[in-house]
Amino acid sequence: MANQSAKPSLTIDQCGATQCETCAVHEFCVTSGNQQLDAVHRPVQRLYMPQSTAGANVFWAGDEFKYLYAVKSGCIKTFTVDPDGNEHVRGFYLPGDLVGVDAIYAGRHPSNATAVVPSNLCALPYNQLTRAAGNKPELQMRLMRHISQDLSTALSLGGDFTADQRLAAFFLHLQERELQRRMVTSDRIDLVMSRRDIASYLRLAPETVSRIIKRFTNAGWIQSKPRALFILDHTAMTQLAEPVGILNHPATSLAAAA
Amino acid sequence: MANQSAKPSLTIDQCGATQCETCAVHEFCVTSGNQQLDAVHRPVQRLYMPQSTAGANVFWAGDEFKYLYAVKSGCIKTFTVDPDGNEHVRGFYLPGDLVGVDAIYAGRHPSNATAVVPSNLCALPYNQLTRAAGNKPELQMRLMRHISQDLSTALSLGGDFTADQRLAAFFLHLQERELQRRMVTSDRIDLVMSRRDIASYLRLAPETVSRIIKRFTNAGWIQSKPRALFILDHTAMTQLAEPVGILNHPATSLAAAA
DNA sequence: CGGTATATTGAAGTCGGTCAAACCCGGTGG
DNA sequence: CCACCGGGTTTGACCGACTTCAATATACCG
Repeated sequence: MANQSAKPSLTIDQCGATQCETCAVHEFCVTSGNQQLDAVHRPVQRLYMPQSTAGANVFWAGDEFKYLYAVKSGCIKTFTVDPDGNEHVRGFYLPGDLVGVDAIYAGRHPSNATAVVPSNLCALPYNQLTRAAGNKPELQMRLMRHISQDLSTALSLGGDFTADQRLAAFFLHLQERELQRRMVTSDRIDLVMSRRDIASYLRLAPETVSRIIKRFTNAGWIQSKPRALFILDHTAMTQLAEPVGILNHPATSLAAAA
Repeated sequence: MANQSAKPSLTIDQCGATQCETCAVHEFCVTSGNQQLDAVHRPVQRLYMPQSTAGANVFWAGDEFKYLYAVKSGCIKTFTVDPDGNEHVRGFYLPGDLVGVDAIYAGRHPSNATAVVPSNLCALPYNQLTRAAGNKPELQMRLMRHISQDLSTALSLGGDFTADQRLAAFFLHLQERELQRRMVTSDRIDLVMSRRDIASYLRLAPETVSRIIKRFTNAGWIQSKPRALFILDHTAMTQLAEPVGILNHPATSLAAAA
């Protein structure tokens, strides 16, 4: 299923210092932030990865851990392939996200990472990153928060919830992340990843995802377009997703009464 | 189910500087390590928590995030309670582990934490920890690794595997963690947590856990004692757990041929 | 010893998976 | 321009892993 030789892997080049200032996710990158710490001095060397085609590989499971990858555009998925050849999607990474943090522990990447759609990445040398973090509490804080956020997400979606709950939570979580990045609110969610990948991520069959989307649509909660999705009844969706505990704005919080 | 007033919460006192040197998990604590960095200077104030009774609470979901808690002895479980009152166990923390890292992101604890058995903890003020980490690459590295390990575990066990695979992986992962702490190998696994908690953690019904344990026993792979478990056929168990990808020593790696 | 919580065992039910066929849709080439 | 592909997606019928419910057995603790 995951044929290594079939997919092109990405090359890494040192990136001109000017690139960061014009980066679309500059404000949200681990290495920068509001304080523009990096405008005067840039301790972290950024390695630019040329726009990847969909399906291009970032790293393989087992690869030595050297870089964290900041997503500038597109979408990266990480996944494992078990001995039976089944693919298990472990995460989707969107602009502003950091790919590869689960490799810090073992020093090797536990999963593969490939581009879901054409994407742009920055490779951040981990040793430089940690060294720089020593001087810059802001950077350290951001790094920690990124990892912690990944953990929160994994723990939430990894829980024992119904297929409906997980899918609703997934959609709203996507929306929420998009909303944090672009400061504008929208009911449109871009679904760049395939149904199969979504299904795998939520440990469902693709057929189940289809059926649930249909049910949500019939209920008037969402509207489904080829590679997008519109939230029509935000309240209903949020109430469904609430138990998963992945959302920051738990809607009309009923639990507030407690 | 989770009645706050029923459970005693824990008090925190500043701990004498001498306590750490005699701590059973000193070598494995985030704040220390082989290099005995802290022997001369101890920038992180440790707050000692008196031995907790089983069921005692460490923090509640929604609490402000101030401390990370290093487990000295016993076992801590973290869990959420959804609107329907269902408990979802999100993690078990054993001596040497760090409780509360999933709170870094939001600044509030997303889950509750209570002692499964009488336990000893150190409360580590997070702001002091990060400040200290700035000067001490070793500390920073350990902190990162701890969080990354949590993430790896969550992603692995959160995947789409059969009940048998997850349970086998859970047992072997427990054994492996115990093995890393005490440097001695043993086929005995202490199961301090209840079947219900194990089931919840693995998103199974307690009955299913019972049945699988029986099946493993009948197959001659394990032997089950009241609060312990013996691995009889390590190879069989490892092969079963392998796809989960949580184990560091993937046994007689068949995949190595690839 | 009771008395209660936990763990096991059995029977019946269900959510989601599997299998197979139809559909859709962008791409290719005649 | 349209026929033809080939993938992803959808839909339906059936199936099975795990759950639920209920009863029994065992461990725990004063």
